[in-house]
Amino acid sequence: MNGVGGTIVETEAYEREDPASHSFVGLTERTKVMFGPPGYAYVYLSYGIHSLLNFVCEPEGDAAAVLIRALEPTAGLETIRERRPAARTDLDLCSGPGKLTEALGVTLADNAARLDRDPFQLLPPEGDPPTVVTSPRVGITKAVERLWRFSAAGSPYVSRPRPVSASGH
DNA sequence: CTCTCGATTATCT
DNA sequence: GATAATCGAGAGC
Repeated sequence: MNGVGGTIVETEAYEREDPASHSFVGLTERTKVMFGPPGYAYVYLSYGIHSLLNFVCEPEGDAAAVLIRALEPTAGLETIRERRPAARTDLDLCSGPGKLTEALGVTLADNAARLDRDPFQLLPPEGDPPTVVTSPRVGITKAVERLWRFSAAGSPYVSRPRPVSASGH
């Protein structure tokens, strides 16, 4: 978006019956976007510091969304590096939900924005990740056991702050 | 109206 | 490895 972008390499799923999802508590001012039609962005502020980007999914009214956790930057690298001075390597530019939004310039102002209009531009995958790995979700305090974290196998851009695992030991 | 917590990250020991 | 930073939403009074 806005000249910067990349390939999504890691996501996490959240739906209404998921205790870890914001939509679990029901329709509220903050989550109403998730209860709306799919194809919209649900952005919210986490820990008062980071904006997290979600894509609202079908069916409408199910309050399901996909959290975009990691991105392989392919466009606007220069801009992204400027926005993320803390990143030591290019791999750190978007290797996390908070980092990703900062890199792309996504803010709360983009909440409820269409994904096929304005600053956003959602494109079909180029070659499609050969393998998708499912693993426990990260950073949540409920329903941690659900394997709803999907990441592209082999991509060095996936986030992996805490996960003890996924690869082994 | 006030208080607590959170789908995180950067920085220090 | 542990901890602080920081603000909006939800729940309680």
